[in-house]
Amino acid sequence: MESVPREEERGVATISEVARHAGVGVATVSRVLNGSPSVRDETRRRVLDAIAALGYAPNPAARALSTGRTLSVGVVAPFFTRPSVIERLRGVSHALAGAGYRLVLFDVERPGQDSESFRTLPSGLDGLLSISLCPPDADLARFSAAGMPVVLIDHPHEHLPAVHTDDVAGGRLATEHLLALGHRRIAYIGDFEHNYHGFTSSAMRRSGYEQALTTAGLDVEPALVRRAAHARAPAADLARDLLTSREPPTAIFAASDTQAIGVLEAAEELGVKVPDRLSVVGYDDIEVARYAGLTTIAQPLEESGERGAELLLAALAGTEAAGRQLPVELVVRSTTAKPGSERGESARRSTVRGRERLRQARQDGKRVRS
Amino acid sequence: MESVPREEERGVATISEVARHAGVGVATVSRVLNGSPSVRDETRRRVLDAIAALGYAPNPAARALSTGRTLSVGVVAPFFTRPSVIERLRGVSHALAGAGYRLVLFDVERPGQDSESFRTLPSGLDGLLSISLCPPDADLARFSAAGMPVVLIDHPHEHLPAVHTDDVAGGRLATEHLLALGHRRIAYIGDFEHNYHGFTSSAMRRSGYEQALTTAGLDVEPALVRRAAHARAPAADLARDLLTSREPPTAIFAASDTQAIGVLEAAEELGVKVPDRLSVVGYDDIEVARYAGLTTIAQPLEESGERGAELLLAALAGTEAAGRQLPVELVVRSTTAKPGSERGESARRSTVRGRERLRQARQDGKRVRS
DNA sequence: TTGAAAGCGATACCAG
DNA sequence: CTGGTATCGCTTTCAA
Repeated sequence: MESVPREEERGVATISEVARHAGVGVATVSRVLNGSPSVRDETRRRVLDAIAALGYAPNPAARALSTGRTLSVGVVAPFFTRPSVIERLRGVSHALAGAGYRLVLFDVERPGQDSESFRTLPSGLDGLLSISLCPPDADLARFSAAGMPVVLIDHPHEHLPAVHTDDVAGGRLATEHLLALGHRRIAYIGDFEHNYHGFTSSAMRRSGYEQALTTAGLDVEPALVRRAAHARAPAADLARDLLTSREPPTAIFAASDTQAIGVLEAAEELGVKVPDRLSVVGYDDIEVARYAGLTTIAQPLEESGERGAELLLAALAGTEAAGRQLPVELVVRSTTAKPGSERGESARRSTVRGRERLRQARQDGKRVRS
Repeated sequence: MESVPREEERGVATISEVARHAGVGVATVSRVLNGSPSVRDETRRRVLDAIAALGYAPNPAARALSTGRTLSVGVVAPFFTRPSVIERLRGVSHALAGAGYRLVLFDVERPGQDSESFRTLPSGLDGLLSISLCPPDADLARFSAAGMPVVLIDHPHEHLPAVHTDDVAGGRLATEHLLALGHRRIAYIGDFEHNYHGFTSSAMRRSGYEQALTTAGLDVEPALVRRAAHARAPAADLARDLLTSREPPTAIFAASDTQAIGVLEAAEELGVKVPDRLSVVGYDDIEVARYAGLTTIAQPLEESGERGAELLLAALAGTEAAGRQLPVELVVRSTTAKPGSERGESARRSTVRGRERLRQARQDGKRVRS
């Protein structure tokens, strides 16, 4: 007597059990599974019934081993340092799920950790999506050798398809807005620019800031250009220092909303009214920005994720698609105004100003495309 | 002449190529790979050299097929509707990465979508972590049949290991704080309580609210208990309605910070000063709460993710661990005060009040454990 | 239209 | 300590 495994015994059904149950060969089951047209309708029905009866689901590992495709893509993200990354991730998740791909999340906490991460990353993934940072060249070479496409989101690249925005233009836009309001002493607060693997956006934004100043015939004052870690407190410290200096700026452009919020905190602490005595522009338009009524530079975050995923999907399908640039736009809320403006009598009364801010925040500010 | 594949030809090296290169059998390479002690040192060295020379990395699919373990766990999360989920995810990611497991992210946008999601989910995963929601019983049965452990985060469960907090206690804590300040007309604004697969926290928090009122000898006034979708605007609408009613509440307990922010917006819009004329308590202590100076109920979000992952890891290792409860605590910031309090002269001056709020926010409020 | 059988790349048992 | 080899579950020729 041969041992005929009963269905209940096994944790999960396999293709051969389905085949036996349906009275066909495994190849036929496979054909049904993969939607091959060359299966007689009645046979297909029998197979489908067996699948349903056994609650069968194909084993992805076996399938991957056989086809060489895992149907999953890796997403590398500096997940927890930037709120904007979450928005992008959402777009990625949408697009990937829609195409039947799994999303394997790799988070990179410390910059530098990425080199490790990228090293152990590749195997078992059909492709790679990197958010806001770029793998080291050596790893890129390995991915390419392994035939694994890589797409960059929020990071331009010479050779790789990428979805990005023009950070220089964004920096210019922010600064020009302040210049147009009449500001002349405009400070910049951004990230440290060294050592961050691929985190170049802050430097780009600063470059736009400098371009705008120069174009306006102003000098870039080194004393007004400050850098700190990408967080609220360090930015607040820099702002405090700037605001208590002999010749304080009338406006501050922060390279991120997170840092801009730090600036607002410092200003409020020092009793420097915003926007009456100080104008502040941020960058990213994350959720707090809306709440704080922060004038900022917005970009389509979620869309960047979707587009990036689509680019990768295209590469996976053999349809090489070129990278693309997404627009940035200025969102004017209530942290910017003419220098020294008092905004009439209402400026003193908090609730009124608060209400006004809220109204502006609600209608999401005036938007100006780059 | 036999075809000897050259290394450059193949995208990635396989174990047999490593074996050939090192002049050993594949079994030996496998032993080295898996740290078996029974390999002569010199042999191990040769294998390691070959691995390095070929840039070899084991194929996860093949390994999974052979061992039956994929070394990856699925994480189901209502990713984008709750900022708190991100914090939890961070903890999960930490713990998982530390243990060498991959994180496969499944996001559930609409409740109801989860039933679909869970259906196609199981295969290819060693275990499942479900954040803030619970798979339907039918799916749970399938997972169990497939031998796939499931751990719940932010959701209590009779049979499954789970990491959760006492939402009832949290609701009580919030309400007792308001009662202690002297409030008697305390409204509640929470989520809709139907249809949300497993999203029961809002109902629990309401229950705590009602308990506290009853204990204090007060009636639960149906007119003061409101529900809406979990977002700012709907909560603001409810608040507006409450505040313009004939007998407006002096305090509002919102079942989430997101909704509490909506309440604050409505109040500011109507010129109802917080906390002078209205006290507001939120729930979750997400980032905006700190920024808004919102009094709220906090819980260790990131830790919940870590603990959940650890629980799953333990189950995967065969060490069944029991679920555990994490504490909630009241964080008093500046949106709560005695009813009708004017807080002396400073109450009128916005910057001073703003500064005070900020200081409180910075020192992160007074914390009271449940 | 269908079935048999050869891989895919690892693990692990069984000899030696 | 080491080398064959069967095996995992599926896809994909190749014949029938």
